Amino acid sequence: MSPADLLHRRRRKEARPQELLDAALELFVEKGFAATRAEQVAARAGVSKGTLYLYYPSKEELLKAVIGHYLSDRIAEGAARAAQFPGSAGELLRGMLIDWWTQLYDSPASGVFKLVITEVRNFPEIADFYAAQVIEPAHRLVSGVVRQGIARGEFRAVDVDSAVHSLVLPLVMICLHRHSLGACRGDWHLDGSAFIARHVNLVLDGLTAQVAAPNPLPCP
Amino acid sequence: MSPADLLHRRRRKEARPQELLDAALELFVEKGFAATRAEQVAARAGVSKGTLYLYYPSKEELLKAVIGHYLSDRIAEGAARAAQFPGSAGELLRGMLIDWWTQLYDSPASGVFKLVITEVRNFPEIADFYAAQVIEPAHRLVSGVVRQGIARGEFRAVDVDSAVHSLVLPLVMICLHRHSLGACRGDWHLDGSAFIARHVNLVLDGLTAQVAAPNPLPCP
Amino acid sequence: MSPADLLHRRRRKEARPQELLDAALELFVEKGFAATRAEQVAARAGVSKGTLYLYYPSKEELLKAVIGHYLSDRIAEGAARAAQFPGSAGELLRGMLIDWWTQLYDSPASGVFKLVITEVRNFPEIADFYAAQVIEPAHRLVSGVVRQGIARGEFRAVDVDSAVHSLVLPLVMICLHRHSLGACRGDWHLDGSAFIARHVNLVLDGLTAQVAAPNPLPCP
Amino acid sequence: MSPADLLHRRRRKEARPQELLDAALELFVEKGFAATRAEQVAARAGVSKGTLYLYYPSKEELLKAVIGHYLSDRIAEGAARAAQFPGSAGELLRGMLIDWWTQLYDSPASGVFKLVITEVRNFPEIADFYAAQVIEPAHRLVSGVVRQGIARGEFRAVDVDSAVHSLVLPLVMICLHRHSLGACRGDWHLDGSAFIARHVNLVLDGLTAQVAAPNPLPCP
DNA sequence: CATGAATGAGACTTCATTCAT
DNA sequence: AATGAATGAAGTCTCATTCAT
Repeated sequence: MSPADLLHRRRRKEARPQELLDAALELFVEKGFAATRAEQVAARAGVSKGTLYLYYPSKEELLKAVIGHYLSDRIAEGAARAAQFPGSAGELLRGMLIDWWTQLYDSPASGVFKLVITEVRNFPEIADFYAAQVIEPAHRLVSGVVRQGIARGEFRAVDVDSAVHSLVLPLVMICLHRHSLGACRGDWHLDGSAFIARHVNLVLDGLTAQVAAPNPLPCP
Repeated sequence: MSPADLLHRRRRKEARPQELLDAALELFVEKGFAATRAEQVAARAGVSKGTLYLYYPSKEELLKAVIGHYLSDRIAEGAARAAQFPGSAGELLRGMLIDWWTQLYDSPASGVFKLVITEVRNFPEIADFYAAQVIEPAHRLVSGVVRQGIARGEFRAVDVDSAVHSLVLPLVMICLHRHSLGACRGDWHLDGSAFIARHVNLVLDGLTAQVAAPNPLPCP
Repeated sequence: MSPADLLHRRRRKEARPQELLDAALELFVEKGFAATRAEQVAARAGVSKGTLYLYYPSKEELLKAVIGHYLSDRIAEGAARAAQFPGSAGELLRGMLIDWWTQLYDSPASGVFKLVITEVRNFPEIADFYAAQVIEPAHRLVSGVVRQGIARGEFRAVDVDSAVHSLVLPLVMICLHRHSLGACRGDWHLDGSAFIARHVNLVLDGLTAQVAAPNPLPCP
Repeated sequence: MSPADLLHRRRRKEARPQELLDAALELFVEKGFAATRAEQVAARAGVSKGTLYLYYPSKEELLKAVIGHYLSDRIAEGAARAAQFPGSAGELLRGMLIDWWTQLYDSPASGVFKLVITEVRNFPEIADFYAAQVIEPAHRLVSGVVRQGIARGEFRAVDVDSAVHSLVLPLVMICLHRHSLGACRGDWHLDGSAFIARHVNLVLDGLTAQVAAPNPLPCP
């Protein structure tokens, strides 16, 4: 083994957990947890089967590590970013949502949504974790801004939870799509980044709208 | 085996495929295809392992039958129903989407979305089938109405495909949710039927809106 | 069901056991006992799976019936025919062997040899039966004639058992061949009937031979 | 698992394929391919079920490996040995056949004949392989010598192919016998090694013979 | 008698996990 | 720390046999 290799090996030792998580994310998202073989994960990370078990005690623990890992950072980062945005509720939402989701959509982490959707019923602990670490904070964040917009008269007095879902669910959905049908067939009529912006704008328009009478009466 | 069971043998012969499909849908949606054992499907349908293979030659064929079966009917039915709705594009969309999705959401067939999202990358034939039989017709149907609304001046001149996705993706997403997180934890802040109506209305408002000036001037 | 069919059915009822045996022989010889499915046998005999079990209580009993059936007749017939042949031991053997084996070689019964060779170790009862009903009588018959030929000075004083094997084993072997390699590839350089005659003549020549000196001296 | 066994792990790694082939040959010959369970083969080789599949991807591939393995060597070796024999065609054949077949008859490899006869119709690829690797070379070898003997006037002008079969088929047949009936019952009147020599001599006598007139006239 | 739906033991094969090296 | 040979539980699928019709 050449000195370069040894150096390489040393350098990579600390990177191993991350490399394994990356490999696992890709494969779990692509094939599902049950249909992914532990050896495949190891191989994609460039190590042997045995090494995987040095870092994670079982395939199931690896799954939980994957889900935990790719979410924790992003959420905090998202919340932090939100705090910095100035302006109206509409501007704030536009800024928050479009940036954050565009980045997420373009990163492998977007696969975590598919992973959670797919595996949560087989591993209920994931549910609690995901609800507490992802959904609750994110929902609190967005609904807070919507509520504020309503309080300020910027938005109509809609049902807040529904409005949040209207805003966010399509963004989750295109992440799922990217890793399922979108990965099989040329991404037929769905341009993720463009859609994110258009969608947020469309819903914000709905929230903001003074519903126009079909035949508006002229001011007397 | 009880005498009553035996009496039913003939009568149940024709019902078997449907019973097996129902059992398979439930289990595949709940646990995923790979994590569902063929014997479980048989047991839930009330037959033995061997009987399953009398009707479907392999677990994979069973999966394809499940996906094919629960989609074909609904789509045609949805299109037919759409043709009957009178009135404006907005009324038409409200009528089409709210009814159809509320029914689907409340039926086990809503699980097919999870199944497709989950398994399509492992069984690419599903992709072609699903795209051709479900997505294309449904998208054509909805986008036709939206385009018509724009042509009539009822809707603003938005990007049609994006608008359709804004309308439909959340409805798909709550079907997924119902069979993943929603099935684990008490359906925390998401009432499906209520959301469907509110969401469609919100987006239609966004489509219809005369964008109001942030600070409207009083009539002089 | 038409009257003709009913008549047909009646007429075939007595033929069933034979038809089942024929079908079973073909299939057992072709695929081997373990690799032949009971249903295939039934299908080839033109009856249903259940009917097979009306005539034979198990697949194994069917095998024994097949082996027993195709041997009993032929052997007796062969012995009877031998008794009629006149002439020298050489003529007798030629007559007996060539006729009998040519007929056997051309009939499906030739497959029984393959069947016995193949299955005897899994069903040892077959061994006793086959040894007693086939090998012993046949060997007795042929070795009797050879011994007689030696006694008369017609044959050299060779080892009788070996000579019998030299005469008979190739004939058995081409029956095996016919149902194994010979059935896969165009019967490459082996014409059964021609070989039988040539072989018997060649061995009889060996038995008869006055071993000639390589360079025979002329009579002085 | 005993410590001693563990010590052998590495050492046995390279021996595994051969051990598995040996076990498989024995069992396939004894019970037939279809009636042999993969686990039995593994057990006889002293490993677990899973280990078998580490070396051979399926039971069928194992069969092909068995057939390929035990034949390739012997044939080449036989041909090589033949080239060294001096003397007349008769001497050459006697030397070639008796030695080679006696050795083969006494080794487990003799079972391959039964295996091929038995399984060739279920796995037609075996036919091509066996014909090309075994039958063709062997037949070419023997028929070449016979033809040479005829050309030299040492043998009579018989049909060469038939003569080769008369020489060789009984030798194949006693190999089959050894692994079927001969394995069930005390080797009733058939001593392999003795027979091989006697048979070759008898047929060579037939080939060499100046056919004596039935009633030879005395030299005056 | 004849049928064929149903059964379930059993075979092949996979793969998560272990552990000597 | 890293490897990969080995294991055996578990899953898919087959098929001999039964039995109500």
